[in-house]
Amino acid sequence: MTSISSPAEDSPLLALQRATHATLQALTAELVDLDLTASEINALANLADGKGRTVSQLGAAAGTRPTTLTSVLDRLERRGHITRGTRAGDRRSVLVELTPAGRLAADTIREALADLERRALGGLPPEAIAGFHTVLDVLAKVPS
Amino acid sequence: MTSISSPAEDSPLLALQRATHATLQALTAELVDLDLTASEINALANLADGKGRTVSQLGAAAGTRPTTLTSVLDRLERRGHITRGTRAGDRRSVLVELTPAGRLAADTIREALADLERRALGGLPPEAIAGFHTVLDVLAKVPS
DNA sequence: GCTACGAAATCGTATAGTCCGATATCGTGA
DNA sequence: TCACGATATCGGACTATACGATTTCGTAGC
Repeated sequence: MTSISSPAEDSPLLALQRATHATLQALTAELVDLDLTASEINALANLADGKGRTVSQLGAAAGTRPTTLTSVLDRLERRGHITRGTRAGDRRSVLVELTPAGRLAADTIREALADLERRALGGLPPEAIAGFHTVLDVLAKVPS
Repeated sequence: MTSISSPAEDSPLLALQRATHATLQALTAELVDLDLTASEINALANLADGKGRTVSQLGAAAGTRPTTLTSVLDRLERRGHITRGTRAGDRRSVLVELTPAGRLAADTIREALADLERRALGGLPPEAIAGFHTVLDVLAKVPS
């Protein structure tokens, strides 16, 4: 089985991108009431545990550079979802935290996420899910 | 145990986005000589089997709308990587095909993809990979 | 204490990605 | 022939992304 040139679509990494796109669209569609972009949703989801994070930490979690986050955080701040404070002990760092309104939105997002996960992955065998996690963890660490 | 608010990062879908981002960056970094963006790489990779595709088909494979692809294909055409022809039997459709130069680039991309996959996934148990595939296929089909 | 160096975030700027609505072209069935 | 749906592009608007430069700050050396 020479694999290449068959259905053209055997590459796991291409499948990865398709899956990401599909789930992202489903999520934003479901959360259309919040009027947030995918990046904003991602940022809020990563803050949903209530712990503050610096811009760099958020960038690492979301996979974007701090430069990119600046404008995203600008909008989230303007709309009252987050605050930017100074971190005790290092006044260079900016501590991004949820406002009460932001926490509400973040909770909605986490719920929609959990919901989508249940619907999509609910019927799958646990071994598959476990393998999925294993591979994702490895992929997230590929050196660039 | 209300689960919510724990390490913030248990969500498979957030992990999915991180993995996508990391692999995408690794890939574009490795292919920097080709001077292509992520979208262009994606389009070429999906054409690498040599079969022509319509814009709609490409969009479905790459997870983008036809509108989005227009400008991507514009650049690829201007740079001699693809041609846009009419499809026999339906002159509304545009048949996107690789030029010889585009085929070369596409082959390079497929190689880099396979390489990255080997390096990242080589040491993992086959069951994990299988589970990964299973879950990806399901996720790619979530209704939006 | 002062100074030099490195780190964190932002700003300015440029380019690409993305999509919505509108339009042009074409196939198809009545 | 004509109305309707499908296919792709265009126009315009906004977001995403990043590189380089800048500002502000912490820290190690002296």
